[in-house]
Amino acid sequence: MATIHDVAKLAKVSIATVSRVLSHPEKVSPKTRQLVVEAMNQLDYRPNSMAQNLRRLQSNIIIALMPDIKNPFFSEVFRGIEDRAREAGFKILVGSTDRNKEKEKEYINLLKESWADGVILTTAEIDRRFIDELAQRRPLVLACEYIPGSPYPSVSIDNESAARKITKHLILQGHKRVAHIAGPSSIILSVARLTGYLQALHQSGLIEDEALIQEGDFTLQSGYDLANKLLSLKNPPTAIFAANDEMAIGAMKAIQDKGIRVPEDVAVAGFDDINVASFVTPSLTTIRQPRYKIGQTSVDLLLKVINHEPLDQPQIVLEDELIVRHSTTLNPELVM
Amino acid sequence: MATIHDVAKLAKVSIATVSRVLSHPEKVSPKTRQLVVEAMNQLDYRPNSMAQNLRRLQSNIIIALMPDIKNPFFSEVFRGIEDRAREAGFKILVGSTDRNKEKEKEYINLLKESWADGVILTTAEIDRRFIDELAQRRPLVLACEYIPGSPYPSVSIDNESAARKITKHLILQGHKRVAHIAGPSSIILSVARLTGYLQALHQSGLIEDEALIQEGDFTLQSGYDLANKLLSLKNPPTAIFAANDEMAIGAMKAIQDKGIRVPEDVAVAGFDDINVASFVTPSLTTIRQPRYKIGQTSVDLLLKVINHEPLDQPQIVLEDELIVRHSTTLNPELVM
DNA sequence: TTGTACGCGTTATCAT
DNA sequence: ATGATAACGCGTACAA
Repeated sequence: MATIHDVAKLAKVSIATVSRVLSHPEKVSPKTRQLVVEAMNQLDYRPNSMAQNLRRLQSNIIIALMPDIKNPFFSEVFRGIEDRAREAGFKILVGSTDRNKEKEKEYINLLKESWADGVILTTAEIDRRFIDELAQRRPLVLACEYIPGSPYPSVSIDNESAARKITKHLILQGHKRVAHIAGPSSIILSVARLTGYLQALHQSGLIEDEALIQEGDFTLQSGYDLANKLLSLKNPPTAIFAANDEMAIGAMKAIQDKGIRVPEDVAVAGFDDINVASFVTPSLTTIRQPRYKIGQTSVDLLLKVINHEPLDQPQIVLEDELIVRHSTTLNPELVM
Repeated sequence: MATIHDVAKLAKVSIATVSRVLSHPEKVSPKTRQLVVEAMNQLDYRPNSMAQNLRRLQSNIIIALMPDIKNPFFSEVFRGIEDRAREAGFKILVGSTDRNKEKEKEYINLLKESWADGVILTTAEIDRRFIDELAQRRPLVLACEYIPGSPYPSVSIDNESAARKITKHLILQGHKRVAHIAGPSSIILSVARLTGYLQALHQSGLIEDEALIQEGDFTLQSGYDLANKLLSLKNPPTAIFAANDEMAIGAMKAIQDKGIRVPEDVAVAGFDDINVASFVTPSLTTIRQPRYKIGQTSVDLLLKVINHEPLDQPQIVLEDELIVRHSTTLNPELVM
């Protein structure tokens, strides 16, 4: 691998000149510049980034932490992060934390080792110590989640109002007993969606029923299991709103396995609009989040913080959209 | 951020001793070691990894290249890669190439900049120039794909025999007209699966029908579109084998949208056994690949190459499994 | 415009 | 057992 010295020797100039050709070409006379460029090409020279990093004391790496990249929701957010970061000359290191304290600690250590220039966190727990510890060391941006009263920049939708919106859609279809399969209560956005659900009930004059609220873990299996639990209630729900699409798909499966029809007997709604949502049968009513854009925007925000640019709007809220499909209605006029 | 000098000063030793405490503790007397450790703790010192990298001329980074991490198949392979790499003290840089020449080139450049110690490639095109260019610079391992006659270490299943197996399963259910929705013909494993499909037909005395073979791109939508095309044939198939689960799910959707029943009228089989495969209705018959293990194993292999250890078996073939579910049969005895 | 020389924070060699 | 010092490859202040 050719170094800057090899290029300098071949072009018969000093290493300083070679370096300048790359960083400040205008400070080098066209003639020598030409010479140097030729030498670079001849040797296929690339500056060693490890040396650049050390010298500049920055790595051009962003760490993207998420609970699990296998989750299709996160993986699309991640693509937004990845693509925008690459455009800006940054590399992305992914970390799946599995919401595991040990692993989280490893990533904090990475920051202590000056490993990255910033962090994007795509989920947040009620327990904010982890976030605080990260933010204390490097610029941090929250994607997907907004923590009320928190100082950290964030990009998200309004989970509460979106949940309210989709719950009201179910109520408008005539449902009086609407169940909710929530996400883990330790996660902030789970709480926001649950809150939105409850608000919709109250605003519609319905009373909540403890038995109709179950806490899942965002997996297909938990949706399946909890729907079964709901269906075996003596007074089962006629509609189920799951806090994400995977739990909703699991719930639909449980319902159909029992020979019950969706949406005629039980309506099902999800959240996120993952790709497969429109390809299950019946297709799934859900809230569409601009996942890719959330990822992109969080990188934009983070880069501003890294470059000490002022943020005119630290907490960005993007638009969501209610997507009505066949899992909640047979009325073709409602379905997009 | 404290440096080695700060620690040395506080512990009243030289930086060499501090460094030794970390790398070769046995060469330092217990007494001074104790002193140094205390100073480290007091300053919360971590060696700067950029400096370590430069000095050691290695980055402890592995690049994992895949067409698109959004694909649930790759994302689980990726988790295997990520977890095993972390155990070994390596970090993972993900690159989604989208099979785009421009992006591929960027990653080659990363290697030229000494950015990574090795590369794991999770898909391979018939055009081997990209692979060759990568392998020329850094140790490379292929995950998911085996290139016949290639010198590169790889971890995969036997795609050909697996495709043969699942096609035969369909034929055993009495189907005479079995269609295949293939993956892009430029991808090696698509060809392998197509070959297996054809072999099964021939071995069963069935003749192939050009019209029953359609080329998709592994997306839900392409499965949907191509199934529609197959169904509108004057002599439509009674079974469809798609080269991955997503196309199979898209195909099922197309069939069901037409009011046709799966599996009674048309049977559908996929490939990969992604999570959602058992949660669609009817549940999807497919080939289970040990995705997570493929990822792990590819890291093991790569680390051996990086450390110049001999490989007793450069091309590793893992076991796959036929998972029969309700999309191909109503016989409860067959379904696991 | 170009070159010299120092420093970024480590690790490792060679003395002591 | 410990310390001084030379790299690792690059960027830049300063000198020429």
